[in-house]
Amino acid sequence: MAGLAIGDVAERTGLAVSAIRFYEEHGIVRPLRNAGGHRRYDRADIRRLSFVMVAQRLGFPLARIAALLDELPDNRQVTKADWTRISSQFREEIDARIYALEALRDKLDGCIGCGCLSLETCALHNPADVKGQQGPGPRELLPPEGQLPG
Amino acid sequence: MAGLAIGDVAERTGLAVSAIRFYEEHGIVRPLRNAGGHRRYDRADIRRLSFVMVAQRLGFPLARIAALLDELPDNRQVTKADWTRISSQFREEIDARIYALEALRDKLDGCIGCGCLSLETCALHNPADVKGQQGPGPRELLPPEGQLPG
DNA sequence: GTACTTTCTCAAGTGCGCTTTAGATCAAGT
DNA sequence: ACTTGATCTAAAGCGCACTTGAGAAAGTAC
Repeated sequence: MAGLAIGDVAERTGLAVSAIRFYEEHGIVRPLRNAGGHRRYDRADIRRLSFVMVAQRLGFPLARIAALLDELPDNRQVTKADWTRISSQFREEIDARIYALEALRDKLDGCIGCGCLSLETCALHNPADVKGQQGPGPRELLPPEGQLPG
Repeated sequence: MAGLAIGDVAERTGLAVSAIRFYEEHGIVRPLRNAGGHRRYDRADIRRLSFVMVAQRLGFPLARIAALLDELPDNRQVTKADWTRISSQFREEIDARIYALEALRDKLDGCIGCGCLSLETCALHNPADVKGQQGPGPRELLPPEGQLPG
């Protein structure tokens, strides 16, 4: 038989079969079908699914992930350079998150020193006290989650 | 009038009125009622809501946040030491996330060098290729999201 | 060829975190 | 007093990321 069955892919990736079908609905993979109508996957599909798993841990919404994957050539014969390109976007995203968390930690350090979380002047919740400038929730310490720079 | 109306709290915190009521259903705040049945909030409630906003940005699920807040004395007259205690739990959580992201970044650096995201031997998606050990998705690089240490 | 497992499709359900809608009541300004 | 705006409750809806269920067809092992 040519290609892997969905169960094999599930086993290799650790995803549930239902999740893999769900991802297909969202254009993340486009497996071929065999004579009986069963999906057949190749190695490129496993790569795409692995990519999804990594990206999701970074907090990217599925739609964004699908968009990133759409930038890949033809779904088949993706080059090393293609992956490298989107990998480095990941790198930037991770750096941004680390930076944001460090900023949050620094503010929190000040707060721990002064019991500050209980004061309205605290830098940690103060941004929110400047009157819901841009919708619910403070927005400056962590990025809007899932927006890739560029 | 004694206490703030829900709209005032919304304005001061940046939360939607509906969100504040929703949080009440989940035991995060327990405002008093005036003669006409309208909610009346005090400063302690604003602190609790600010806490929720900070904690949510850290990815804590609401249920966990509510549990943390339940550890506070009586909802009224919370001491500086109380906030300090849970603030330092935050600090630990943030440190853990930074550490996890740095580990992820290091692995990704290797991957960018070798176009590795496209190889099944890649450290980044390999954990998933060790056969769905513990449910869907790789679990080692980032913490299970929202579990406080201790 | 029979039994068992896997896969198929399609629809509906789940959990989280809220928002929206509807109709009624309360509060505040003039 | 009257009007306008805020708040009330209860129920339903939403977006995301899936899972579950039902019934049928396909694959595989003996």
